[in-house]
Amino acid sequence: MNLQPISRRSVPDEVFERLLTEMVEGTLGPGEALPSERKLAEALGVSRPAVREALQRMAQAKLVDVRQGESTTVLDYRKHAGLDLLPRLLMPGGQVDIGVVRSIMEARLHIAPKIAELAAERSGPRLAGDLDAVIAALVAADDPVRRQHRALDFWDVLVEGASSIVFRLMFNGLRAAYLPAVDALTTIMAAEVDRTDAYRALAAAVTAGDARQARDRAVDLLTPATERMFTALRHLEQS
Amino acid sequence: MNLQPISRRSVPDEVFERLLTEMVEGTLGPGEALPSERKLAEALGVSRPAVREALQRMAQAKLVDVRQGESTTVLDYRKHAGLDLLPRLLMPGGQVDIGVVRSIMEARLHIAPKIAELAAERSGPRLAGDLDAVIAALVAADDPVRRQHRALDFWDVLVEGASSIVFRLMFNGLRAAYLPAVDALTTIMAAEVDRTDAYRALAAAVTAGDARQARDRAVDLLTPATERMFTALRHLEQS
DNA sequence: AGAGGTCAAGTGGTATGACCAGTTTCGTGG
DNA sequence: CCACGAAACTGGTCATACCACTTGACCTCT
Repeated sequence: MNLQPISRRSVPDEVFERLLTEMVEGTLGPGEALPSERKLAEALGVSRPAVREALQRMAQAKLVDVRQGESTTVLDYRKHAGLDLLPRLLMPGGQVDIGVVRSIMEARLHIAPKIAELAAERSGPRLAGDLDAVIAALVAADDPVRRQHRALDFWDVLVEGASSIVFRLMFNGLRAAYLPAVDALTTIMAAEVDRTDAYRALAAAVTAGDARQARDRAVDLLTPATERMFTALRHLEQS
Repeated sequence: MNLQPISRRSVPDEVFERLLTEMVEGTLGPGEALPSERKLAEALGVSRPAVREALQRMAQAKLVDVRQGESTTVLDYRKHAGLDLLPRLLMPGGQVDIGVVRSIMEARLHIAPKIAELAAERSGPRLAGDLDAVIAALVAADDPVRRQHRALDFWDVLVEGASSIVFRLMFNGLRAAYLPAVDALTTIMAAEVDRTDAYRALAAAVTAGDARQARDRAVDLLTPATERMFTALRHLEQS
């Protein structure tokens, strides 16, 4: 006996998902006008407050533009939406999107070393305790999935040490996108999270306050799995 | 006659803002339990659907955790929220937050060159027309505020050319945070958007497909205003 | 005393229907 | 022909009732 990931999606969730799916698939194009709340409610067999809640959430995510008096129109999510849309794009229906994975990996490889650098500059030795603890948890984790979560905790400490609200929020968004896909990517990412020595080396550089070394060691830590992921994606694309 | 900055904020907007303000100010700490929807509605003098809509939007932004049967609890926005929170943090009540500005500028300086690099690699000459058009609009703009908007359009083209959904969504989020503050930052940013030659040089490198040169010229374009902003912020901090 | 079940109270989830407030449309009267 | 305004949309708000879930107190049986 193991899991109950539940799934009790609420009615507004369902409506939100349904509309978003049509937008991502192109059935609903940018500029297109949505049916009125009343018509949508009737068509979907739900109450008006339910579709309203979904539409308001879509408006907050910059997916639609809703103005009183006029009809609600679809926006181009690629032009306006924020990182919070990423999880929905990464796994549209259980299957991971190759282009999105590549994009995440390359963004990660570019941003994470900067975070390590900033953490070394601005916090350095203050992070020693937290880093030790999180690395201990990492080596203690017995299966690759858990190790991935502990690795995320490791980066969480560095992000905190970087003292940059923007990188913090970016990290939150990327992590939220990544978490649902952990299982699907675990095979390849094992090549990274198993390198506990690389984590220790990076932590040492950060704790010592050596920004340049921290950056280099972060690159060293992230590169192998990133490269492996890229080649795997290339193979997938050809088939 | 010029303005109608509107302000017709809806009731749920008002509730959302109110709760968020208390969270950012610390009146509402992480882990704390919110009053029930009914009590909140009565206390704020609005209907329950209104507070409900606000709470659902806060839940989507990872600001609160709402579970049926239990009371809604406040999350640590620094740990969970995404980039979409940035605009609210940047200008809490009309005044820009210094730390947030610095964070945005340093993130920009780190990410934008990578975008230029990717655009050069992946799109190169295909961007020639769009870049010419947007630079023409930039030099034609007569006041600094308009020039800032045209500069954002310039980067929009590069981001599109970078063909990376993650950088695209990041850019959208940063732009959304930046836009409300354009007026406040226009004096310093003029040092950047007035350098039309630097834009042209960057565009030429990108169009030529020279990734390294594109990166360097992006750094060259962004650095002066960034440095100026940093020193200005330091002075502000001391007073 | 402890383990198990039951039930009441409180929470969020959903639905209905009414009315308010803007926009657009189109017919009517100038 | 034009200007005006009523009507018919649209989303915005509210009140109310009921459903679904969680918790915890209480009660029962062992």
